[in-house]
Amino acid sequence: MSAASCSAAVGRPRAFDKQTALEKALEVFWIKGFDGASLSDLTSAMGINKPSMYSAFGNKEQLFLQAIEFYENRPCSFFKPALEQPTAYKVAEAMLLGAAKNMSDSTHPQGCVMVQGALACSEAAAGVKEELIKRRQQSQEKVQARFELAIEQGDLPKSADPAALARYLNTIIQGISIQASSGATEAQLNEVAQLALASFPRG
Amino acid sequence: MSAASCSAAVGRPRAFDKQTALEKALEVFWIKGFDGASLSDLTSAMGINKPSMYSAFGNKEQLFLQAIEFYENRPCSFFKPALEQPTAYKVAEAMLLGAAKNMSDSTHPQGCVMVQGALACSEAAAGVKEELIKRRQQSQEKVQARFELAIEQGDLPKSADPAALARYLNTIIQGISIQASSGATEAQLNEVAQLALASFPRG
DNA sequence: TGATTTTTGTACTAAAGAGTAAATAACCCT
DNA sequence: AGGGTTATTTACTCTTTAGTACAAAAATCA
Repeated sequence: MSAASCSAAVGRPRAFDKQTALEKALEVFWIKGFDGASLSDLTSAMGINKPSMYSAFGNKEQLFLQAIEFYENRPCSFFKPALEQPTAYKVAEAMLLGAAKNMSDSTHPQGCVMVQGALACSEAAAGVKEELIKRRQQSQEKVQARFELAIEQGDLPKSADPAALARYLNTIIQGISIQASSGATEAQLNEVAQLALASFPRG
Repeated sequence: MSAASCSAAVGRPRAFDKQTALEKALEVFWIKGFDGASLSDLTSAMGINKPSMYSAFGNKEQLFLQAIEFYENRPCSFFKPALEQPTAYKVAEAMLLGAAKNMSDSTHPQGCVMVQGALACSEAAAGVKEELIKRRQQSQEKVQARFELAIEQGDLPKSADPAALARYLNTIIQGISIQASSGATEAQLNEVAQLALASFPRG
C-alpha cells in the first residue's frame, strides 16, 4: 500500500511542476557545471525559492543527481536507440552521428552534461564527479556488451576487441562533446564522425 | 634601458620561487578547475600567503592564465615535438601516443588542463574559458597547417582535408583527456590511439 | 467550521569566497 | 648607519555561498 504513486495530495499543493523545474536545473548544470552553478542560479532558473528546492529535491547534490538521471533517460537521448541498431557498424554510426547532431544542437546547451557537469572540480563536487565517471563507464560497458553480441552474430570479426572498440567509440564521443561545447558545428562534427568510422571494422 | 631582464633586486627579496609557486598553482587548477580552486587551495599549495600571490601574479584569473602559459610551453609537452615529425602520419602518431602517455602519467594530474581547466563554468570563469577555447583552436590550426604542408610535400594525398583531419586528431586527443581524467591507463589509451590511427591516411 | 498537513516567502545563519590595508621585515644604495 | 623600496604577515573587508527557521497560505479531512 505505498502511497508514492497516489497523487491525492494532502496539505498545500506544490505550486510548480517538479519535472519542469528539474529540466531548468539540468540546463544550468549543463552550462555551468556543478561547481559553477550557484543555488541562486538554479532557483532563479527553476522559478522557485530555495526552501521549495530543498523540500522537493533534497540539496544541491541530489538535485544534480536527479537532473542527470533525467538527462540520460530523456526521449531525445541518442544513446539507447543507437544500441539497438542491427550491426556493430551501424551502432557506431548511429552513436557518432547522433553525438554530432545532438551535442551541437542549439535548442539546448552544447556538449554533454555527463562530461562537463563535473570534470575537474572542488571537493564539494567529488561525489557527483565519481557518479559521472561511473555512469560513463557503464555506458562504455553497454557498448562493449553490444559489440560482444555482434561478434557472436558475426557482424564483427572474431579478431575484434570489443572492449577496445567500445573505449574508442566512447573516447570519440567525449571528444565530440568538448568540440561541441567549444562551438563546433554539426557539419564539422559529422566530418569527425566519418573519419572515425573509417577505422571501424565491418562484418 | 628596460630593467625587466635585470635581476638586480632593490627592496626585500621574494622569499619564494615564483616559477615553483606557479607550478603548484597549475597543479591545483589542473585537478580542481578554475571554479573549483579556491584561493586558499592555491596559496596553501603554493606555500605563500594571499598578498604574496596578488603581488606576484595579479589575481586568480591572471594566475590561471600564467599557469596555462607555462603548461603549454613546459619541456614535457608532447605537442610541439610531435608537429616536427617528418610525415603527417608520424605527426598524428606522435600526438596520439604522446597524449596517451602524458595524460595518464601519474607524476602529475591526469587529463589536460587546457580541456578541464574551465569547460562548463561560472560567469567568473568566462574569461579563462574563452582563452582555453582560443588556445585549443590555435593548436588545431597549427596541426592543420602542418597537414597542408604534408600535402605539398606529398606525404598526404591531395584529396585529404587538412582541416577535417586536424579536427579529428584534436577531437580524439580531447577524448583521451576525458578518459585519462576518468582513470584510464596508458595501455588502454594506446589501444584507442592505434584504432584512431587506422583511419589516418598515409602518403 | 476547525484541525491537519504541506508548501511558500521572507529572513536569517554560519562559513567561505576573492581581494586589500597597514604595519613590519629584509634587502640595496649612498 | 640611514633612506628607499619591496615582500611578508596579520587582520580585515564585503560579497556570496549552501542551507534553514518560522510564520503565513492553501489545500484535504473530519
